[in-house]
Formats: sequence, C-alpha cells, structure tokens
Amino acid sequence: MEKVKLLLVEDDPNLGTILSEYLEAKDFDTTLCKNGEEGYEAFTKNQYRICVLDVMMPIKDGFTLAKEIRRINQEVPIVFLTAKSMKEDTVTGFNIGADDYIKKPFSMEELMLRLNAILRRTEGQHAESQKEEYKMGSFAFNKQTQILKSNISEKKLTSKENDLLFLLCQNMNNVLDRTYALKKVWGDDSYFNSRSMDVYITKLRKYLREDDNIEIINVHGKGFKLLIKS
Amino acid sequence: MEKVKLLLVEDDPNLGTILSEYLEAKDFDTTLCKNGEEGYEAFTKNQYRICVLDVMMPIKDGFTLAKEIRRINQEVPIVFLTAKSMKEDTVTGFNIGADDYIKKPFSMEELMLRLNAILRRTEGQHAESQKEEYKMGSFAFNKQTQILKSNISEKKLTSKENDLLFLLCQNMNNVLDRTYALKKVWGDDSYFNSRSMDVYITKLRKYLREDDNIEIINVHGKGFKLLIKS
DNA sequence: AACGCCTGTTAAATAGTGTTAAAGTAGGTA
DNA sequence: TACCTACTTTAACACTATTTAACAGGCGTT
Repeated sequence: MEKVKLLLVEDDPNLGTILSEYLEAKDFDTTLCKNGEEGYEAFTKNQYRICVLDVMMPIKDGFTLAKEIRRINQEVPIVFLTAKSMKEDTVTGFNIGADDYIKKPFSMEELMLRLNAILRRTEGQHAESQKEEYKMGSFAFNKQTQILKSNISEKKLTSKENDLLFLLCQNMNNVLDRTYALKKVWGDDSYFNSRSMDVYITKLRKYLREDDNIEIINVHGKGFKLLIKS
Repeated sequence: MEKVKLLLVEDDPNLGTILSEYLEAKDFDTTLCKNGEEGYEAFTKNQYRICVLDVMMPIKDGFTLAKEIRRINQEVPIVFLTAKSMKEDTVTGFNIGADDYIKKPFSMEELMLRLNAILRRTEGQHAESQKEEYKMGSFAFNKQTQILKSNISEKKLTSKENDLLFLLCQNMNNVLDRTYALKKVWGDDSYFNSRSMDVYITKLRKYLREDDNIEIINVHGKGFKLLIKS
C-alpha cells in the first residue's frame, strides 16, 4: 500500500515535530513546513493527498495559504488547526473550503480519526487509491465481480471467500491478523467463526494450488500471509 | 433550488426543537425524530441528503442507528452530536463511517458550517442518486415510465419489477440489503415475501441477460448486488 | 517427551437461494 | 355475471453457501 502524502504546516517547532513523527508512525508520508510560504513552495512542488494547516503562523497564515492552494487545486482536502476558538475564524475557514477544523488542544488520536474520515470519503475522487483488481502470479482477482481467474480457469467466489481473499490481498506478503480478519468478515472472533475461517482458508488454498508460486501460510498465533514467491 | 432533506435524531425535546427550527430557518427540510427507532423508520421511508444523530438516546442510540443506516446506504453523510467527549466514542463514530463529530456544547453556527462543508464536498456523489433514468451497460431504465430499454428490445416493467430494479440501481455496485428491499417493496420481510422477491430477482435477471456485463449477484445472508462489470 | 493450544481437512448439518410451475387475485371487457 | 388477461403469490424441488463437528496434526513451551 502506498503511503499517503500529507502536507503539515505548523510554526510551533515542538508541536510540528511531534505531529510529524506521529503521522509518520501512522504511515503518512509527511512534509513539515514551518510557515505559509514554505508550505506553498512545498505544495507547488509535490502532489499531496491532504493538507493540515495551522491558522496562526508568521509570514503567511493558514487561511492565506489555503486560499493560494485553492487557487491551484480545488480538490485537495484541507484541515485547519487553531488555538483560537473564535467564531469568525471558523467561518473564514469553512468559506475557503476547509474539510475540517480542529481546535487546539486536540488529541493525536482525534486528528488521525478526522484525517482518516476525510481520506475515506474523498478516496473516490482520488481514483487509484481503491484498486479493485489484484494480480498474484498467474491469477487476477477482482473484488467487485468476485472472480478469481487464471490462464486456465475462472472461479466465481462466494462472498465469504471473496472478503477473505480481499483482506489477504490487501496484506499481500504481510501477516493478516486473525482477529482483525474475523471481525471484518464474520463480525466477531468467536471460536466457531475462527473454525469457519480455517475452512475458508482451506478453500482458498485449493483454488490457488494451480500456481506453485502462491501460498497462504499460517503464522502461528498471529494469522495468515498470502505469499507470492516469484 | 430544492430544499436539502435532513434527518435530525435527538432525544432532548428542547434541543431538538431549537435545532430543528434553526435548520428550517436555514432552509433545510428537517425531520425531527426523538429516538433511534423513529429515526430508522423515517430513514427507510424517505431519501435524506444528510443525517444528524445524537449519540446518547434511549431505545436505540446514535451508533446503532448509524450502523443500520449504513447497511442500507453507504453514501449518505452522517454527523454525530455528543455530550461525551470520550475517545472511544469518537473512534466508534468514525469507524461506522461518520462524516463529522460535533461535541456539545456547540454553536448553531458551527453546526451549520460543518453541515455545509459536508454538503459541499459530497454534492457530486449525491447528484446521481436522485436521477430517474439509470444507465447500465446497454440498458436504460426509467423509473417513472417503468420501461427498461436496450439497443435491441424494450420491456415495460410491472410495478414490483420496477420497484425492485429501482432499489438495485440506487445501490448499483453495492449490496441492496434484503430486509430493506422487502420492507420497501413488499411492506414486510415475511418468509413468503422473501420467496416472492427471489422470483422477481429471477425475472430481472432474465431481462438483463442480454448484456453480459450486467449481473445481479447474491451476497449470501445480506442481499443482492447489481453489478456493472465493464 | 509431554502437554496445551492452535491449525488443517473432510464431511455432515443447517440455512439461504434459484427456478419453474401452478394457484390465487384483481381489473377490464363483452 | 362470466370471462379474459396480466400480475403476484405460493408451492415444490434442486442447488449453493456457510457453519458445526470430528478428528488428525503441528507448534511452542516446559
């Protein structure tokens, strides 16, 4: 999975660094700029998926920067951070076309959640992020049509098979956590659902047997890994 | 300009009324429900552009309601109102697919601004869900005239066929929840109505057979999905 | 090696779906 | 009224998806 490119503009070096590190840890490819001018420079030179702007900054404030960004890009989501909780700030922010507005102090977790919510609802416009066809060895798997096809055969998957294989593909060559998968596909991680999942793993293995380079391996006590060898 | 249909679910009668009046004044066509159950009823009977749900409510809380709404509609923006500012609440809310999360107390103005921000950024996706003529592959389906026409043929649908196909189109490439469809078309989800629906699915499949890229697939235990492959 | 827990596989049981045909229902027409 | 017609529901049976059960093995720890 590609990292999400994020532009963070924050003049307070402490907060900026902490946020930046936190976001990096959460798998964002983060650029930190310490004022609006730097931020604008960075924006013109890169393709960001989302921008997080502090409102009060020296040299060029967040609103001004947002206006400039909007002039060259009407789509990119913009989130403001501000210490001021005054109304006219809020108004100005949303009028520029902000996607969210977070008042300091906020928890990192809340920031993350709001960012993810925005990313989720804008991912459609951002076409490629939601790919529906996965290629593994001699197979092509389409999540939408629920079809797993190879050179030789074509298998229409059932919904459970489909959901499970999809999760495996999302974590291709990485461990798909057992509990996570159970919750995603079965709703909860009870004993019987766990046995069900094992049954489905067996089914998928059978389908994938056609290509020696593909294997679903178990990681004891953790989960499963869809392994592409070639 | 059409008024924006908004579903407001809030158990506190004072707050509910004030908000409702304020929103009406701001030109929203507002439905006020006082608990999750009423809210769900209202949602199934109308086409809302946006939902504003209080989290803590008797009978059925906002999160539960949101989950139920998401089962039948993955697109409609949902905003939570909450007095609690606890983290796990925020997490739950965003996981369900909330579009925003407003902590009480909030100013009416802030609510308005956030609503408008959400409406603005979702207006594109929404446009199509309101239309009356759906295009699928080589077919065009008009809900009003009850006619399904292709390059080759033209079929006048019966009302049940029409209603069901309409629901499928509204959820194109998404699962149409079985229970929801039964309630919408047949009034309740009894065993026999369910069998009836299966019969109608067969009929629709027969009509759509003309185009290989269109398929009504079953999602076991969930419902049906009108799939456009091309 | 011995134990407890986790996983793999197969088969049976259960629950959900697909299709066809026959039976019921309602509206229009002679 | 009696009949025709189109639509909808009920019934019956075949089939498919998912869960549960039973047993066989594997892994990691002591």
